[in-house]
Amino acid sequence: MALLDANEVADLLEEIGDRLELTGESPFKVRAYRNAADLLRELNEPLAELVASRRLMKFPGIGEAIAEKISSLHKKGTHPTLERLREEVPDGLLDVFRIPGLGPKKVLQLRDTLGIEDLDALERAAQSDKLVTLKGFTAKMQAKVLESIGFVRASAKRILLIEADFLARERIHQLKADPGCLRSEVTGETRRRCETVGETAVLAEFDPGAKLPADDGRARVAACAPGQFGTKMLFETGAPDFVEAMMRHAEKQGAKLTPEGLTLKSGPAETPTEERVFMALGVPFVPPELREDAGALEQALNGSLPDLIVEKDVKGILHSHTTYSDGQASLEAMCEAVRALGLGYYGVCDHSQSASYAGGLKEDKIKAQHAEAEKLNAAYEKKGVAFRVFKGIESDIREDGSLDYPDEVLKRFDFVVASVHSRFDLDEKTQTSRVAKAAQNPFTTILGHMTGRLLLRRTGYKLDIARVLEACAANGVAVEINAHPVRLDLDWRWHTRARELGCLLSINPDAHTIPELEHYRYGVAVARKGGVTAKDNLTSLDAGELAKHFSARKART
DNA sequence: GCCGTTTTCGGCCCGACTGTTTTCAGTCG
Repeated sequence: MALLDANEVADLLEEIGDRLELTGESPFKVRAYRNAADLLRELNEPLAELVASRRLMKFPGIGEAIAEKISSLHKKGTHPTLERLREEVPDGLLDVFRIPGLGPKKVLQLRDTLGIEDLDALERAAQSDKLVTLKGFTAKMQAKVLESIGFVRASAKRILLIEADFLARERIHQLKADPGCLRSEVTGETRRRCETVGETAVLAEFDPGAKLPADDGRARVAACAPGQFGTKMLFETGAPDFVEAMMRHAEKQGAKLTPEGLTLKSGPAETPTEERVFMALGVPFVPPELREDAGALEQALNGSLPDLIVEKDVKGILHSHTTYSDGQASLEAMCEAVRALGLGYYGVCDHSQSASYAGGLKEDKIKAQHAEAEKLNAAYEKKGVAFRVFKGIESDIREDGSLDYPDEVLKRFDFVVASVHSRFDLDEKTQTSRVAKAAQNPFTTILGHMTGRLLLRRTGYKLDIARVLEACAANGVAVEINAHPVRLDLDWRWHTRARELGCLLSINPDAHTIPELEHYRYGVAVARKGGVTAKDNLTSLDAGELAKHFSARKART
């Protein structure tokens, strides 16, 4: 058994936590496992070293029991406690637990009274009106459960892009050590940067006669012979509609495009790379992110492919949290981490006062944070460091659409990200008016994670997105592309519409830790899918241009 | 399960919302 890394161990700790909760264990014990899992994910040194040097217990939140479990999970891939819990708590019950509105108590109640241990049983019970017979269940909840089952079922078959990246990287790492493997690259939805991935896949070119690697059950390896890499890459990357369009285009030219190779009228073409396939067919290279359907090929052929944003176009970080609210690193540490990424500014953006669960900022903390920000700016200037801290806030949008502070407090910020964190259950019309009203507020600079979706966990609230985009455009409010891998919200399918309406977008990581700052790259990935160019993105402005943008916005208030 | 001590137990983030709850438990962010 290969040694498990920190992320894999974190997943297993999470699993222990979930299963423990479904045995009715103390919520605090459950939280201890989840906290330990979170901590492992933010580690910035290899887990192997921590285990070897027995330093795990140095971390707050990891005691003797969890340290022992981490060691065992790391070395053996399992632990007796996990094995016992897997016997005790059926997998199906974990699926039931994922239905929004069903917490541990209700899941156990369903099992104990109706014998429900999986989604199928839950669906049957809901369809035959059994849930409403239970204490604490209503017709409304039953309907909501039925509505969610399909979403949870579909989610179970997919993983987040960031997880697929991890699996693919690991597989490629293994393949590099394989002497028969000449080269390997990620393909499929992962290469197209889809926000969730059904199948993680890698293409590997092997020496003829080389022994092919065994399946690891996590990332599929497609093997090809030398010379086929270019065409095989195209077919493995998909999407099917795009590939079909390419085949038809080839046919029109009297050529034949198959996974095994490209044959032109003049004979077989050498296609060692995908670029050569495009070239041989006279098609400008289509970035994988755009290959969702035939439309991208049309754009390529008529020369209208967008000049997609790249990671280097992002010049700084806006919307990210610190220890002033629910972030894990201090303001200064975040600034230094952003500088280390080669970026030019940090727009601190902690939660506002209503977000008490997240330690939202009361006025005294705002003052303290602003004093520290100004001190940092003065110190950077004195040292001749080209770096700037902007004073922002992530203001809750209250139920009536107003922001979370009076105007005289709001005007002290350089910028305001307005986001919904409560009352997800409003009907579409009410929710739309609420969010649109926030967009009309002259203090709002950016509209944060517009739909509130959490990928594979929760659909967004009901919202007329087009109407909200119109409100943003009319008021010069930038629309966030929240780059957190679990959000990626606004969805890339709306980016074109947003740009057509005249909205500026803003790629923001919403980081709560130092490693999460780099999530802005996921924002760039989906922005590319959405056809976004550098000039469409607020954070492509440098610090000076951004300061001007903020001043211009504030002049409206 | 972790932690801190006024140290070996008792608290652990907390406020809002929902429902059938007539005073609170469950869920969520």
